[in-house]
Amino acid sequence: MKISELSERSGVSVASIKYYVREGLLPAGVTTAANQANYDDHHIHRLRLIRALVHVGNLSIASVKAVLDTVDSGTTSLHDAFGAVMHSLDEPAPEEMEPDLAQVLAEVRAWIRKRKWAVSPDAPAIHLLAEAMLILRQFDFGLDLADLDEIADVSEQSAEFEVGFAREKVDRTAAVETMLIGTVVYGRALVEIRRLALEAVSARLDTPGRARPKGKQ
Amino acid sequence: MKISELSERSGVSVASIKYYVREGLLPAGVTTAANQANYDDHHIHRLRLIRALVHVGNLSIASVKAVLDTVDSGTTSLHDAFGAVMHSLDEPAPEEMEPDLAQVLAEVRAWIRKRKWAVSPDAPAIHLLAEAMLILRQFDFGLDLADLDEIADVSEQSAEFEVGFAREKVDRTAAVETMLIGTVVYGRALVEIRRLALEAVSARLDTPGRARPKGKQ
DNA sequence: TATTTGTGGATAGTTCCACTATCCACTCTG
DNA sequence: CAGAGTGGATAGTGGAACTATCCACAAATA
Repeated sequence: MKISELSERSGVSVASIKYYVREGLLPAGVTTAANQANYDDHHIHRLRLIRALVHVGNLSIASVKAVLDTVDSGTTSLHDAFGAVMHSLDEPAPEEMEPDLAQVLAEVRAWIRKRKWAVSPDAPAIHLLAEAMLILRQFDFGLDLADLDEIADVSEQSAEFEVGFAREKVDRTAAVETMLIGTVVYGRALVEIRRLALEAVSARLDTPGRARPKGKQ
Repeated sequence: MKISELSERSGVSVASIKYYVREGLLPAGVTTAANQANYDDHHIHRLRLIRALVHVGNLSIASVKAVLDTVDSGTTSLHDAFGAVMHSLDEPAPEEMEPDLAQVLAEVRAWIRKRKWAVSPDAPAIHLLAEAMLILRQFDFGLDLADLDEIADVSEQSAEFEVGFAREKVDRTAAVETMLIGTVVYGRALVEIRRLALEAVSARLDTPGRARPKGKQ
């Protein structure tokens, strides 16, 4: 398949494809002559993945490159690959930090320990969670980490299903890729469902006794 | 308080504060002379909100402006204000769309109807959810909307709590603001918890029988 | 065979965004 | 009264994600 066909079938402009190749996100086609190369379904698949990460996951090109490098490198254990992918999704946290944040960070770490969650100590998610918690406190959300246990239980259950689903895949690359788009795209779907729920509940509480008498269903 | 003090106390540079004022995100101080103005705690609060939306919520300055304009405008019902805020968080969807997406979009709308969720038909979340679902299908996640009902139930419950919490606030601005940072910042916290759960579960499944005696494989 | 169209690779340009820096006439502080 | 700080205006910066142009050449079409 020529580059123009790849462009048409993937919906990505030729210029952008060339750009992705340049940046190392997409492997070059197999060159058959000085100015001729062949692309295949592999490239379409990869382009789909790139677009999903960039446009649904809001990842930067640099992050996508980091993530894809991790996917492609045959890291020893499947879990190491998952972990590496997770960590590539966000920039590592800066060294210096306010004392307030340091305090919340310590609480988050303790909470994770208490839950017996074996996560890498430098997972970006830890810092990002601490930052979010700090802001919530500044805005008087009386919310401590114990309140999150219920949510964590639910997350854990669904994660169990999700990780299991990914591990069923035949080869390691497919498994890691599944985990990746699960994290990013399925995660996005969950966020949007939450927003819809918020709007729906807000509507219901504003017009009481209309759509639903009380309770459920 | 002078602008330099506002800068120090908020951790935002003087230049950035001026920029936010210019862009209409932050009200100007009360001018006491040609080149003198007073700022107060209100400004600190607003700056905190702006930083949270920009750096935790990844909103653009333009989106933040739209959201804050909505917060400040005394829209009639509380729910209308919530809705407007929700819709300001994302750009409206483009007109044209692929047939595949249109199909999924219709399914999503039907699902929302079936759940009796009263959401505005042009809520950006609907489109974003449809886009995410489409990509999940392209990557062979055998996932139809019925599978999401359980998650939607959980979301609904937690939304009930959250909306209730916001509506308890004394004045309308505080209520809308609470809803806003709940959506953005608390939402972010949930995402990070999910990521931690994924990593933890992946670790557990890779070292069976170590942390927990559940013993698969 | 001749001509148009498309190609891969390189390089330069564009647009947008979130700031940042500079300037100025002025005023508050020491 | 000197020097630092101020509000307001305007211009500049650096990064990101493309986009456009150029070239010698190959492929498809006439």
